[in-house]
Amino acid sequence: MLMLVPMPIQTQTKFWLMKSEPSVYSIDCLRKDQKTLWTGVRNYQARNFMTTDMRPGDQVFFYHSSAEPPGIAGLAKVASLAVPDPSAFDKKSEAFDPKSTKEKPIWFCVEIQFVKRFSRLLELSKIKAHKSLQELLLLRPGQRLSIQPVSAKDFQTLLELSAQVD
DNA sequence: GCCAACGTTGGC
DNA sequence: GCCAACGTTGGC
Repeated sequence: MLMLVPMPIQTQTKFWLMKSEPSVYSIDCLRKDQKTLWTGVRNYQARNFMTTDMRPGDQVFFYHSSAEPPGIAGLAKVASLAVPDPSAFDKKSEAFDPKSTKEKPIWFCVEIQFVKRFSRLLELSKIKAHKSLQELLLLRPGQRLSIQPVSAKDFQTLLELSAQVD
């Protein structure tokens, strides 16, 4: 029997984890700004997630890396499609890249909108201790990607964990 | 500060 | 296209 299944048209919200060092830009900075361009990503895989996979409305865990302790600090959402990263054009920026021009940009960024700050950090140690999260990219040894996809199931599990500490 | 695990660079 | 050297990330 031939089944005619309509092609899904980008209706599915996706889930992500985005790392930031709180000493540079924390969840509190995002709460104050409400929206920010996620500039400075200089890794092709992370860039490709932003340019090809992220859509407005996608949900984002805001992760504090190189922090004491590290962990998920809150929730954000994707607010725009990827646009050329202005910091790549800025000679005074640490993220300046002369190879990226306004005519032919190499680096892109999406806009991120604040959703909520967890009243308590969901610590990495808590995440590690959870048996059903062992597939999470964040827990893979040597996984340094600053933008990571999260499965719907893991997203739900992490939300529940955060509610427990909240 | 250490260091494992990566990604990038550049000589060949 | 290989691969050694180097730089970066990020938990510990």
